[in-house]
Amino acid sequence: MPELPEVEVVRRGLERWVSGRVVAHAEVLHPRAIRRHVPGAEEFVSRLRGRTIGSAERRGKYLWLPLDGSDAILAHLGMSGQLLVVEPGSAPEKHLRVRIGFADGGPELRFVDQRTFGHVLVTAMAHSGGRPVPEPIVHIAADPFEDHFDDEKFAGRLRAKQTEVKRALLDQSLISGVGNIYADEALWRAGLHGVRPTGTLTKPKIAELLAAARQVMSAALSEGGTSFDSLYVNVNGESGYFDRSLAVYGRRDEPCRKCGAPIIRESFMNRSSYSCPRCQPRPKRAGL
DNA sequence: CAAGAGACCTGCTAGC
DNA sequence: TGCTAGCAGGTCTCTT
Repeated sequence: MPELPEVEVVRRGLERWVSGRVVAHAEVLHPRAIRRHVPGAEEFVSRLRGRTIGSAERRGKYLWLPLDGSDAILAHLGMSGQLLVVEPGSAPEKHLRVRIGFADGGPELRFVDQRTFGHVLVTAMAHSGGRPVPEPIVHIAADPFEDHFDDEKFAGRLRAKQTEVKRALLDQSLISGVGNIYADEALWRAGLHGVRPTGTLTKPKIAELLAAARQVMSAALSEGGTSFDSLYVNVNGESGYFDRSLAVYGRRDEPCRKCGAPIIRESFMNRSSYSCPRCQPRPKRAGL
């Protein structure tokens, strides 16, 4: 489940069902799932055996489970990854990639991923953005719900970029956690078209955009996240309901919730962008 | 160095 | 019915 609210739903599930437990065994069923674990599958498995799982953490769309000692299990769900907590004997999911069993004999943790863009690995910890994070994600910026997220610095870096505002929102080294859905929703709330050059945004407008992103992601989290289908679920396999509250994403030809104009879909960065042609007019030219 | 295009996957759906 | 093109919520890597 890709964007910040959906990943946070999973983090909370891991915190509740996995933290504090001792790993008894692990199994890698698809090598691609651990492709970023350089030492390979055998090392991955042996490194987990006997370890105690700590409190689940998240930055943006990355999740990690600290291990006793100083390393952690790091996971990214990619486009279709799921972390599920299921009874050890239950039938393997079609796209089951990694399985972790516990010494208490209770429910096991399964990484299921249809499209295999997600991955898990065991890694050392480092430091970035005001707190300890797994070494492979030191380049990922703080997400807007972290205490260390600096609104002023974000505004400055955003305006300095030679790019368009939606691209910048999706740039995980600038602000993490925002993906295609919530970028579109935040832009709609702020009345901005995604191709607006970042250099033309005023500080108050950037503050408004940031507030919009926080609001829409908070609202989504309180509904359990956004799910259009069974691919995006919590650790117990349940979907969220925020899709009902989306203002633009996936609503082509439906009326804008502010002005009633039909929502349009445009191609941008090889993906879909949805916007209201009246509330979010396309800039006439760079500099406007 | 920064910005943008392409690559990496499977499965579903719409349209012919 | 069956085929194909297009699309899906992400990030990394390579080129310019």
